Amino acid sequence: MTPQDRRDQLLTAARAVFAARGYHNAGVAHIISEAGVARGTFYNYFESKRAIFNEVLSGVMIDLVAGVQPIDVDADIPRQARGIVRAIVTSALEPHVARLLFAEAVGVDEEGDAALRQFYATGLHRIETALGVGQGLGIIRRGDLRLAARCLLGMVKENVFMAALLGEPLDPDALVEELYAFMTAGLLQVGAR
Amino acid sequence: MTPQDRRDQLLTAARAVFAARGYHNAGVAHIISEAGVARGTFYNYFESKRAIFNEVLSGVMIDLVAGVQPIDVDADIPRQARGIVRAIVTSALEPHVARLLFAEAVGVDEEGDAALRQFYATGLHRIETALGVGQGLGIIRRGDLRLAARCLLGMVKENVFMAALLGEPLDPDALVEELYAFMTAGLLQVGAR
DNA sequence: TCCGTGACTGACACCTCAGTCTAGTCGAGT
DNA sequence: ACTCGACTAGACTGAGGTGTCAGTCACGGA
Repeated sequence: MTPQDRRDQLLTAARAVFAARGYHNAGVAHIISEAGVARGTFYNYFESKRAIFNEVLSGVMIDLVAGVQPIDVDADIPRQARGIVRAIVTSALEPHVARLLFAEAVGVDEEGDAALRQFYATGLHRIETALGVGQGLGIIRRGDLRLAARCLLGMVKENVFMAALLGEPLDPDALVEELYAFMTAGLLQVGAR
Repeated sequence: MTPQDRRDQLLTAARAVFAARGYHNAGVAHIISEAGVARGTFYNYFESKRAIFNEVLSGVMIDLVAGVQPIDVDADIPRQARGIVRAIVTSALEPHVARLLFAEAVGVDEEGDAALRQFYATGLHRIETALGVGQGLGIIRRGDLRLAARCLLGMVKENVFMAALLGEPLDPDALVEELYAFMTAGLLQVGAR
């Protein structure tokens, strides 16, 4: 087994353990037992528990962002929007992701919080930019884009988070449809405003 | 100082400490130092660190739910909806609440998770019921109410959470307006579906 | 066959922290 | 002056967990 394989093996084990138990309730003991490796070996590959958690987390973040492609304004925009939402939803539904990112990552330490802020900042900035483009094209209504971007993110996060918390399955297609309906029509139909 | 006052004093201190440091990084030492009370006194009033955390948390939950009134279908519904949203937003913006409820409360232990599930379940059920009533009246479009309720909750949570994470101020009125616009019009205006 | 090398092992030193416990202080009531 | 109960200060215990280090072991080359 090459050193790289070992690293990957430990990272995989750690991801599973952190997702199942959370950062604080997971010990190095759990990780090495999951990986079938001795304590010393762990510290040959990672400086500390926090170090491996950081790597796990950035891996999760990369996976999550991977599905988000910039929008091509000349192609079918609604279709692309659906595609992006579906990509985010499906990768966030990966059993590890939701809990790690939405709950465990917060407040581990200052450095971790900074990484988290960075992650959300870039993600939200992308959404905001996409909305801005849409506004320029006249297909997105006027309004505070920063807030709107957070609303969008929140709708996705909450549904994924609830599914994770309740341990119940979530149909990505149904969620995508609901989100899409929300985006196109809102909820209220008459007497509004 | 009456026993009740002491309890309240400890609860207040604990709320501040847990909100500032998170559950795992807060120690009983922090709480008693914040309250200006000796260690033994703490254990005269609370069985354990977890016990006081549970009380803090349920207090937060109660505060949050307090502003949510059932909707009177004969009165101005949009106005009531705004009122409810504003109530939730403002109490969630209380510095303690966001972090405690959205991050720290998850995964402390099984019992805590159960309480959290219960809390979200009742909250979401209320929203869902309200939406169902609206659907009956024909002012809420058709769709999966369960998902829609979570979307609404998520929009609020995400904005409050981000404001807390970034430490930036959040104008409740602006958020209420944005949410309301979202509910009435969505985001996309043309070429949808 | 015998090293040299480096990955791997696991016992353990060490720390943190929740919760217990004791000795002593303080003030109010009698 | 005495009692009594709440409070303080802080030492202590034990559980639980991180990170270390001296030593084992497998393997490839001389």
